[in-house]
Amino acid sequence: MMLTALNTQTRHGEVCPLDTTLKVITGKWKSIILCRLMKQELRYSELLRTLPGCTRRMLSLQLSQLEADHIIQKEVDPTYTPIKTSYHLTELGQSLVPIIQAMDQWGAQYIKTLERTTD
Amino acid sequence: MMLTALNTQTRHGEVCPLDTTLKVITGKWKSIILCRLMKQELRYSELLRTLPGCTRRMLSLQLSQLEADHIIQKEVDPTYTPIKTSYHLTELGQSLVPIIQAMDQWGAQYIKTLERTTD
DNA sequence: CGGGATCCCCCCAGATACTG
DNA sequence: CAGTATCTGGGGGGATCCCG
Repeated sequence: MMLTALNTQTRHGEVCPLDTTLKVITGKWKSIILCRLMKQELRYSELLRTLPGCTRRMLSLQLSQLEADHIIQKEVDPTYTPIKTSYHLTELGQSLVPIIQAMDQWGAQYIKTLERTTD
Repeated sequence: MMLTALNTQTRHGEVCPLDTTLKVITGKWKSIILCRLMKQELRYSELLRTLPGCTRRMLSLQLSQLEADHIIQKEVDPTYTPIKTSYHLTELGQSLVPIIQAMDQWGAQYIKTLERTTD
């Protein structure tokens, strides 16, 4: 599994770490997956249940990309039957939490500001 | 011109300001446009010149979305001929700068970490 | 100079079925 | 339970042309 984030970091003809960060967290379900895993480790089916509208295919894709980028880690417990897999943030993923929280707060303030000015 | 950011904030069936923020800055050229405009006001053609690979169509699209979301402001100077337009960050756009810088720093650290661990 | 309109192609993601 | 394989369509974005 290749890293997905570093491949296109020079898309604009120059190194841009901001783009690397965006590539890591941008994806139809990545941000909300990260929100879930910030709070607790979760199993595949648990994640699926808390993501209404997300197909198994998409969940697999998003999870595998986050894992390839070393943001989350997958744990398979072979003692369970049927199989049990769970996902949790890596240390690198944990380091992203403050950024995510800052973006969440900015978004909330942004929404409030626009509600005042556009009504 | 409609806001682009607020329309899908409940995509997952719940309000998620993080997604609003991501929607504002995610786009094929938005992040690098913001990087440019953080430093100085620029004209359409100046922006285009510093974005190798970006077509005029895409530049127009990305700029109009950023403007619709009140992140940048467009200024048309009618005294010039031919027409002269320039773009600069709004106050709301300025408030995004610390987030962008934090994401840029995280990305740089991320790249360094992965270079150590994957080599 | 700073765009908009149109055509067209390719890729992303949904639907569905299959598997260890 | 936790995925993968295949098919298919709809939309994003490139190329091109037009306009005030």
